[in-house]
Amino acid sequence: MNQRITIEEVARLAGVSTATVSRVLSRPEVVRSQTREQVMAAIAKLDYQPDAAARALASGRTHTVGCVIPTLDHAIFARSTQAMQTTLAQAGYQLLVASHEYDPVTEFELVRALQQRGVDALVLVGTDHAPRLWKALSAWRKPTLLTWSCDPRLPSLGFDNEGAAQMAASHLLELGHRYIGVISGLTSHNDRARSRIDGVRKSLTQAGLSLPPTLVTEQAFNLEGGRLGLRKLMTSRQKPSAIFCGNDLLAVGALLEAQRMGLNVPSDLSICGIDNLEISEAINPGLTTVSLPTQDLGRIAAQNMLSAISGEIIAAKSLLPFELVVRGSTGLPRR
Amino acid sequence: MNQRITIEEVARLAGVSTATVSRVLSRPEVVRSQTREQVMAAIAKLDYQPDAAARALASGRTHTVGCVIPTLDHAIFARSTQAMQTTLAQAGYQLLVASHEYDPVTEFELVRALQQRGVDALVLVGTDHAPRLWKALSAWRKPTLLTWSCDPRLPSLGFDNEGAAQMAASHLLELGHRYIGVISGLTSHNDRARSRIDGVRKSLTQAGLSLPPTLVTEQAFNLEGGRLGLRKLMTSRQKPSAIFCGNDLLAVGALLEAQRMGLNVPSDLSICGIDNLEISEAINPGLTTVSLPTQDLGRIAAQNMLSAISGEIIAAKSLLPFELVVRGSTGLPRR
DNA sequence: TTCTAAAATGTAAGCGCTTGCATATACTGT
DNA sequence: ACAGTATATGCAAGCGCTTACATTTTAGAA
Repeated sequence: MNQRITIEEVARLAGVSTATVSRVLSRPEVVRSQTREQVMAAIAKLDYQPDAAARALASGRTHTVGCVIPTLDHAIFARSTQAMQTTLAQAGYQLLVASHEYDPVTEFELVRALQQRGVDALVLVGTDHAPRLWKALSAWRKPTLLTWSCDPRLPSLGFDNEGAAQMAASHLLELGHRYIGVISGLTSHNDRARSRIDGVRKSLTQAGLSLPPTLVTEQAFNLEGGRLGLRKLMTSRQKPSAIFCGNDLLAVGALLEAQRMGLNVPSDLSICGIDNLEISEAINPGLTTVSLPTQDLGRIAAQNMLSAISGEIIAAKSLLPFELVVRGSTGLPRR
Repeated sequence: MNQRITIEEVARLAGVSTATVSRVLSRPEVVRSQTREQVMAAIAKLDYQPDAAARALASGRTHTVGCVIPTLDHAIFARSTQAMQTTLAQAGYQLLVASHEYDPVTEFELVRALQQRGVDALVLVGTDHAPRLWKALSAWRKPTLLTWSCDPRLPSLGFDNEGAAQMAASHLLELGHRYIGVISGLTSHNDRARSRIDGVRKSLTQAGLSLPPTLVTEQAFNLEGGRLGLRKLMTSRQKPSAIFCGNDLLAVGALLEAQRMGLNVPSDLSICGIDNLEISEAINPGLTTVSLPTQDLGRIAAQNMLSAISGEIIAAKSLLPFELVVRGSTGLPRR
């Protein structure tokens, strides 16, 4: 960096030592107020900006939290990430986001890259990670948090994904549906998707029903996936009267495709999802879904990491609440 | 960082000096292959991870690009940001994303924070920035890029937002619409939104028509904004037969709300937007829109910055192409 | 006023790496 | 075999800051 202003010049102008300037920056309360003001005046006058790399090297702290998510291009991660970002920024921390597009090798590399960058804490999504990633995490001596789902190996802040799916499935069962199809996201490297299928299966079993493989399809996590999934399920011999989707993106895709096929939702087909995105409410009919407080997830994750960085012990596991939001996309099955 | 492995230990194990290890890391081609392999073996054996802060301090380069966007919680920025991220990652660079929620003060602070962190380049969105931000940018000696729209003050990579809006408006005019409403995003601190309104106005003027204030409404950039905007416009004395929306989120919101009001799209009301999101194609009827190559925007922005970092001169201004995508949401006006 | 403890400030040794320059080693042509 | 040159490596001085520890100043008590 070209003739950058250094702490030394500030010290000279303020007539103090560099140590004092440094203290004004990081622990202003230990500096006499008169001195502090001289220093701050010098900082302002020179428009001094401390060099983060030098601070990091000398102090071992970067004031940065790393976050590795499957993808940015998905409303739901965007929302929680946004909340994390905002919360951290308020505390003077910066969020370093990286996404791996559901590829565990990339995920591992990203974690390593963030560790090299010296992030003060790390936030990951889910519990499906490569073994060497778990190893890299446990060798690391800084706060780490799993989000969205929980695992005993690390502090976690998540949802009971299985429970959420059960809640949705029970709703469909209570309406009287007996043939329930499932459009899931891709389950490989995605424990949330698997848990949600498990939840549906559990509910069905409890009701004395089963979930035949022909009524389950795995699709990419986007609208197109929902549309493909719907077409697939509607060609099966025993057509479902209701469909549970692993998330709202899939559900909205399925709903729109059903309408294109001339089906009436919900009288011909009930559809429900999980997430409660903005579109879920706006679409016609409104999508019945399980609402997850993703914004809270992001905010609390950030707060947890800030606490952990300052040495506090954080909860090993905490689950966020969720609730069923019944809208127009689910109804009684045609008899 | 606890007893972290340092370059010194690697050097000792490999039987070379730290300088050689450093060279293996940054310019392997200048090291004899035999030596290089010894060093790499030592690195692998010790699982050595270089300290990014130390590298940054010593070299003045962080291998990080900063990006300041209005919000992450918006499909369209997510997509371009994602593309930047991926492109940079392939080159061993990391993207540091920050969002300011359309607040110019926050934006300024974020830029400063990124500059302190020593990012090697900076990518901003749009041309509406606080004066002191422009100052901070010009005092900075590293590559900077404006995206989405262009400004002579800095290298820019964007769209002709006015032209895109004109393209959409012309389409509506050609269909025979004479009363065209506009649902715009909030225009303060948002040159894109303003340019798009200007584009519509220009088209109307060329056709001998005008855009009365009662047919323009500004709304937040989300589905809800589109819905509110539609309701507002449909209560005006002279109801529009077509509506141009500043982006697809607003357009989808407007479309869904129109349907809720019992209007048939397009026979009662034509709607078109700008962006071409995934939902625009999936919704019924499909949304007529101007498709913007946002993914290309992100990718090319990243490539530009990588070139600029390595000393190449980049184009002062380049515009990305766009095209009208006509779907079912626009049609002839009712006569 | 003098002594003592507490508070404020200064001194200087690193943090882990890069890189210009010096030195050593490996090639080339004769 | 022997310069002479090109290539490979080592040496050591920082990069800009933080922070123990030492020193000085201030405040409080006697």
